[in-house]
Amino acid sequence: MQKTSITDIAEMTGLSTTTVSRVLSGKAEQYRIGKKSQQKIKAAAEKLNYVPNHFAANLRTGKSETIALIVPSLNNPFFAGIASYINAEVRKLGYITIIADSAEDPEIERIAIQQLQARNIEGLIIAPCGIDSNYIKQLHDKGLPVICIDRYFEDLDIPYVSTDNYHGAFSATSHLIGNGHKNIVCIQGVKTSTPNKFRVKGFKEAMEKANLNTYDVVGDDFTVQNGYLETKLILQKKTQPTAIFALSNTIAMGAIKAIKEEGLRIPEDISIITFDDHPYLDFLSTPLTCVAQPVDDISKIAIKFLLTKLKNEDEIKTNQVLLKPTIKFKDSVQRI
Amino acid sequence: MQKTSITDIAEMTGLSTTTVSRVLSGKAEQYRIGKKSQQKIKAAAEKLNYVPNHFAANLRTGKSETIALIVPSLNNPFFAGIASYINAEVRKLGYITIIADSAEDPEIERIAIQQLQARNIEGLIIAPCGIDSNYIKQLHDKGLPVICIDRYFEDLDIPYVSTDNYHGAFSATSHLIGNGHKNIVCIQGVKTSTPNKFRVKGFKEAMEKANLNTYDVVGDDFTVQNGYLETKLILQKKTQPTAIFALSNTIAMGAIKAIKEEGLRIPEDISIITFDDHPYLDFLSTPLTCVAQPVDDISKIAIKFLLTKLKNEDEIKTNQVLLKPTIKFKDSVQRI
DNA sequence: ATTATTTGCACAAACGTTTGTGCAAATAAT
DNA sequence: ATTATTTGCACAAACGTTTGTGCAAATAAT
Repeated sequence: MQKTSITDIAEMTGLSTTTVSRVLSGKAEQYRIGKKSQQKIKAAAEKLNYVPNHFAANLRTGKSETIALIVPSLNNPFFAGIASYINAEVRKLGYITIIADSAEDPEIERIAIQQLQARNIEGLIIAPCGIDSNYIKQLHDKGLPVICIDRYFEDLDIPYVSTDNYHGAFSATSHLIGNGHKNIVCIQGVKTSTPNKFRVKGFKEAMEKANLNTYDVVGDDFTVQNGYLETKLILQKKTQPTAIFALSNTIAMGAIKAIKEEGLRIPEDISIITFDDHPYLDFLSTPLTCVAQPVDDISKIAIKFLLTKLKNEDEIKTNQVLLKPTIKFKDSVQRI
Repeated sequence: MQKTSITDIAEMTGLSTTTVSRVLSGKAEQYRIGKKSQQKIKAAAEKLNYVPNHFAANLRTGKSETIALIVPSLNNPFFAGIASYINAEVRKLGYITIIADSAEDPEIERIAIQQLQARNIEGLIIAPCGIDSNYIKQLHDKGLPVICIDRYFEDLDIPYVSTDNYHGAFSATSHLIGNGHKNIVCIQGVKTSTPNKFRVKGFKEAMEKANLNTYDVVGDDFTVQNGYLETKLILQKKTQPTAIFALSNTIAMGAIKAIKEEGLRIPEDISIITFDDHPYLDFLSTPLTCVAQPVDDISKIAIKFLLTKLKNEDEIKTNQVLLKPTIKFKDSVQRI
């Protein structure tokens, strides 16, 4: 697969590689290359099917025009949506995204970061899976533009954009309470993750504000299976809760499965409210009331942040952003 | 962000870049580098936080260790699943995947291919969106390993791996007919795509084999909206069909939405069967009977094909593969 | 003690770009 | 007709690797 290089075009046109390079990279005017030469070069490039060697250019310029996205799980529709959106948007800007899935494993994440560094990424969007911020901080300190999404490090000044999880959870819980629910179980995800911590905090404080001081927070993973197992356990209990607050849509899916298996109905027998929206939620037996995160906005802000950093436009001041979620009321919460 | 290079390590250890390179790329034994030198180099690399410059290496070796995946729409869960799977598997093999979404637009696809070529991809997995196979054939002829998935070109010898769509559609239709359905409408996707053509063919032949010679095939896109609109139209008709055959899960989602809006029940009022499986299908009000494509197998075979080509292992003979789908019987088909 | 072999490494070129600089030739200004 | 300016381009170095080759120094064989 012998590729044609700038040298081939130089030979064909009798011009130098310098001139060819300048024409092909759109700097013809700047360097005053004659019209005729420009045309000859373009014609030759066309004819030889020239495709620039990005790696060679990058080696010279240091610009890879590549950004990286690392998420804990592409199987989670929330992250899949983000990945798809970022991938498309970044491409529009002439950059390329390399997507990595850390599978909630900090070691995989670390290796992925190394691989990505080797590919000279110019920026990193990451939903970090670990609590160890060390190597991410290193990147940031080295000057690589980094922005955390969804999950972040509270104590560091690494930029992030995420949902106001506390607020969302507080509102959702209050909605349940407002509908007469007193016995509510919260099924959580990865305990150490920032979103989870704030969601649990919001849940607890809403409960306590309503003087409901005995409640359960169970589970430990943002997966369907975790939602399923925990719900199974919940439904075994003598005094069943009247409502479940699932801290992700994957957890909610698991919960629904368990509830169906036990022959219970939503919301007649048990109410449910979940974090994350998803197109499919509307097609469920009972459309789920949910705390919708502004996925597109999160993605957009992350990209914008990176790009302005890359283009060295004026310093961005506020680089820690929390976006308000919106509660979408559907049919899964029963007034009791 | 001054990165450390092999030269820095050479200076630090007092050895040459040659030696450093050989140690760091695991060729120390081959070139008989002394143990002490090896250790010094490794220590220095560690200390200086050395990350190899992949681009420079690629420029020298011609190996980018990158493959590309182009799909028509990451919003389609079918392709999202494939993307996620391939991304993970390819990474395990030390390669990296660049994912592109052509948005069903041949022009975007063409540009994406160019961008990817510029990044020296070593292989391409593509679900081509166009009917013009020209530039894909060019790549193939140039020697770039290319494999089509899902969609392919019948008349070319470009390798592909896909589902036996004809068979799947024939079986699904027969299943409906076997349950007493005579008035069945098929909602199709992108008309020119191979899967669609074979699915429609399977549908038609199954109908005709049962002497049901009047049937409708409507629609033109693998989207929720297409499924929604066509179903709306179908339900306006005087003689409503007793069953709908949706040629993708996105189409099925749209159909369900329309059916719900009209206040009809599945399967009591209308049966439905769809192509594509998806975890969410089980959680729908009525779990959908579906023709499940072997997504993981398709991905696996595509990757394996590319990798053996890349490693120049013995020539692969059969490079056009059709995998049998399986029908998953759930609750959306009513015996009438 | 000489010769042959092995060990351990360095030289230098190359991959395909980009870019600062410089210099003829062509044109304009006097 | 001379000088000043502009036009149009080429030279050559550099980015960070890898690799064929060659050559001392160390060791082994005679």
